[in-house]
Amino acid sequence: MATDPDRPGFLLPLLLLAGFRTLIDDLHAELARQGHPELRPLHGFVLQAVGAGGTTATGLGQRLGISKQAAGKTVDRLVALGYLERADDPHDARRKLVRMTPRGHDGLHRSAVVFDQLRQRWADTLGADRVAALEDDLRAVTPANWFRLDVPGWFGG
Amino acid sequence: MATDPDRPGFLLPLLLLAGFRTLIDDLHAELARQGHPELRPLHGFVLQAVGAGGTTATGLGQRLGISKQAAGKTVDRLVALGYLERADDPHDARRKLVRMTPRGHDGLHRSAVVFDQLRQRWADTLGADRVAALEDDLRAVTPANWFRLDVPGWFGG
DNA sequence: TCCGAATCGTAAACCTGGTTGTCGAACATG
DNA sequence: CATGTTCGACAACCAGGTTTACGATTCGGA
Repeated sequence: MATDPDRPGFLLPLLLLAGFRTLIDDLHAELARQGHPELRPLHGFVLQAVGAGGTTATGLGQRLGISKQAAGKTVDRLVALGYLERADDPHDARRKLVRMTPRGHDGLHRSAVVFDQLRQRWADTLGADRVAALEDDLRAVTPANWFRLDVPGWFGG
Repeated sequence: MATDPDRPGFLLPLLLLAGFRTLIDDLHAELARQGHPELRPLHGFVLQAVGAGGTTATGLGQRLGISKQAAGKTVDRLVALGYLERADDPHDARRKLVRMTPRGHDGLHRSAVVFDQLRQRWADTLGADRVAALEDDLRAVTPANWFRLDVPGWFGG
């Protein structure tokens, strides 16, 4: 099968990146409007990964697929911003539990609402079936472990 | 229209990011195999933006949507790696032309080939029509200026 | 023609989000 | 009880971006 010169391969990653950044930028702008101007684009995913039950820096790193040191630094920033808090683990003095503060819960909840609204906006433009197809297709070509689906907590845990 | 709890909105950006990073990681791995191990994921886009005719740091920044300083630093690195070279503009002593070296051309060409192959792989899995639909849909929901389409050189210039 | 304004490249300082290496403290196990 | 592993933290570093500033050069209008 010949390569279509009208659809060079590098368009695909560019469009994926553009779609991602469009969503993130829109989310960011809306969250700033709703009282969370200091919430950086990636912080929502971090809060998502911390989850309602809390976690540790090492566990967070595993869920996000980054080193525990990087996770720890991100936790530092979110603690400074008031979205997370650290607490000692009574059963293991080495561990420090990382939990969301009320402000963290608020930010995460608002993120989820805004993301749903943005997805709805796409569905209004494209049709709900095409958005769903887009999700299904991306899932099909993406390694399953990309989201650490094996780790409970990411989705409807 | 109610929000489908099985398709939370935050899945969409996550899947877009996963798709992007999957493509970039695969490209990167293949380029390393083909003699360009030091080519970082974003460098391909930079070479693409420099184009066959060359450009300047400021022009590059405009095409990439970043500051001229950031563009200049990226050029520094690619010059150090042997992909780009700087030359004086005979008509304007302020400007420094940025051009691809033969190695730069080679890297860019191989990037394009690999991206085409990766797109073909997606088409084998999903069907060519769904890949095309994916591209069309993303184009429809992405601000047109995201790619600096107004600036000649990005596409088939 | 000359002088002020705009442009180009570069530098410095800083931020975010990562990395690797190291290390002490605390746990787990033979 | 000695050894090995795990956890969190610290340091040094890197890539990629920002804003601010500035010297050199070019442009354009009085």
